[in-house]
Amino acid sequence: MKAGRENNPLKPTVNDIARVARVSLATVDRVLNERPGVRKITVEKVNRAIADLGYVRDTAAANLARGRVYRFLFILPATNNEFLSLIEDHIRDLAGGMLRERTRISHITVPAFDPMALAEAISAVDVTQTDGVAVFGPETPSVRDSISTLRAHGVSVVSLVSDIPSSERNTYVGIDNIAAGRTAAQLMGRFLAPVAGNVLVLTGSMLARDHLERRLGFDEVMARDFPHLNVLASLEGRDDPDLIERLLPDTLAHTDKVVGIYSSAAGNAGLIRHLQTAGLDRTPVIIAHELTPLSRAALGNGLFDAVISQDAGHLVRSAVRIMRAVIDDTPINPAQERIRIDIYLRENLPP
Amino acid sequence: MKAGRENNPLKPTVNDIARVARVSLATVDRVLNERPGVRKITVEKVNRAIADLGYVRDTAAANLARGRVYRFLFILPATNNEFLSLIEDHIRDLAGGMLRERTRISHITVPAFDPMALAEAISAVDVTQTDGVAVFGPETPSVRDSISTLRAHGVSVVSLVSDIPSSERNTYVGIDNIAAGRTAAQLMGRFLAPVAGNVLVLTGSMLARDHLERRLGFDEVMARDFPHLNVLASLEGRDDPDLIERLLPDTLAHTDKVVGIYSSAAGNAGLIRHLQTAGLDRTPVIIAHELTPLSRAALGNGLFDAVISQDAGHLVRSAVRIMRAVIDDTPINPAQERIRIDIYLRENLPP
DNA sequence: GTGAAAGCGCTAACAA
DNA sequence: TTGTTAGCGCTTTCAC
Repeated sequence: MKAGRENNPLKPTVNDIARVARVSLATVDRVLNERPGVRKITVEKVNRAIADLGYVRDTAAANLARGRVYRFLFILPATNNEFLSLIEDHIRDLAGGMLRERTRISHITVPAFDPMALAEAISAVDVTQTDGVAVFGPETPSVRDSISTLRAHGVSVVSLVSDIPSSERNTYVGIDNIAAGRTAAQLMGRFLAPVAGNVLVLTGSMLARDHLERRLGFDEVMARDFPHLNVLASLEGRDDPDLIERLLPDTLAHTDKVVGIYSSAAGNAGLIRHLQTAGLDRTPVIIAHELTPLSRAALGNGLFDAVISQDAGHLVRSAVRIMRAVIDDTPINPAQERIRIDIYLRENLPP
Repeated sequence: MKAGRENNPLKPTVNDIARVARVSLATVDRVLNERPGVRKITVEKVNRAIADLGYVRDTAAANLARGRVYRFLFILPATNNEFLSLIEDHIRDLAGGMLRERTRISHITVPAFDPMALAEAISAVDVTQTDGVAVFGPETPSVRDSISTLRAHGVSVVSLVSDIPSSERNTYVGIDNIAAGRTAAQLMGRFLAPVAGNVLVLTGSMLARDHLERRLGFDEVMARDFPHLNVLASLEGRDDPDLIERLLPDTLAHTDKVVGIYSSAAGNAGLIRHLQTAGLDRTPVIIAHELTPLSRAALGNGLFDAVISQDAGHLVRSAVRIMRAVIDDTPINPAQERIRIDIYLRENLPP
């Protein structure tokens, strides 16, 4: 394409600052990076020049000079479900493209809902070879402590999908799960319209903060806005499709008038398989989580009425951007990093 | 934060290629940039080295050396509505941050729904000072032609919010508006549940492709899935709150049993003002477009039942990323650039 | 046709 | 405490 070289009012560079402040490049660099060993008076001189010239640092040039390489690690639960596969796919995809931006991304998995295994994995991270870690897992004291250690060694940490607010993680990357549960409840109530009856909630594990939060939000709105609907105790599926498929028949057999099902965690495959083989007398309104090939198909053929989702690609990209920003001590754009609570109906499925 | 300098299997550079191919840096550069004046046999030698080493070019370094500056222009309709304000805000925000990435972003406005004015504005673009243009406006032959001229001069062009597929624009950045209309219809139908009656559609202009597409999708799903609801002819509000407020009373007075309103374009302020002052005997289900302070409030107090939206920040960022990718002839990530059809209910409003 | 060398904006040894 | 200098990966004169 076209040319487009510099021409306009030139952007000031470190050289300009050095000239104006009557110091050397090295000193400018020290001030810019807040390195010690510069007299206060000199710092002020330089800062004044920076302000006067309206200098903005060229990060690309800085990174080039530094020879900086970012090394990030994702630690994910080893569950056999589509959402995790999606996340792993996106990590692999992004890893390929980010190489050209001097960023190496890898991931490991640890047994799901196993705080000790997770804590050990976090503790086992080689802090000399890792700049940032993204953790998707339960919130327990051991996990919290291992995160503290990581942070103490200068590794940036983000919690992914399920927050660990009690820890010293730098940020949480994921949706507001209470709001997600509330959203599910609102859809459930409105779609059910005047119908009354029981609503079954499938959850993953009581250990998972995201699952608990969804349930919390769901119950709250159901109780407030739709008192004619009765929400049953949760069925814990541990995000495992096979387990869910085994548990469901019994539960459904012992409950009458199930007019709605809120599948609030992963493992939709089990729910779908059960519904397709067993069949129910009358199809309940079903709201599920996470847009995956299976839930997509279920939405398409009318088995699911709505899917609440979070964009796996966005999660991964956001985690990486944030880990980088933390390390570089560079500002982040909150609007860009906010993970939205996506609602998918049959008609707004992405191509 | 921590160190993190290079250490692992080094990424090959132009120097490595030069060494392996036994040529000079300049020759490697000529081949890399497909510049003429290199013997075929030499080109092959270099390309083999590139392939053997698995070389990937460091764009940041390349741009630094080139002194490249990207200059982008947004051309927007001059309408007095919140959605446009949002877009302008995001352009300003992004412009600030992108300066450090050698990217200058500006924007101008032209009279809305005025194809000639738009075509003139596009033709008036200084192609020697502009690398990319994002156009938000109607699709007409004159607009199409002016876009062709721009492209012929090596300027990359994206259509924004409303596509101009007949033109030679490089890409469209925005939602699938047919799908958006279908989504609105599905929500309308399900929220109205067993109720029958008339549904009023507020649109912007017959000139606007996005508005036409939304109407198309809406009608299709309403007719197919909710035949007990009768969709009325569109009311053209030209995205102008004041005009909408003036037109509404008459229309509503002459139609009975309006059980739903689909506000498919911009200018919600007018609709809201009318409803709040006039008040209706029974509140219809209202589905509107674009999440803005006003529609947000309307969702919060129950006036609106759902809002279909597209993220203005995402639109702007995506347009810029794509214009850059086109100029650099660099790949884009379709998943990241896809603008989602967001559905907002009272419960999933962003903070 | 090809190469040597300077330089983009910034950082980091090493000297002074 | 401050400055000199080389160099990151790539492009670009200007010679040969």
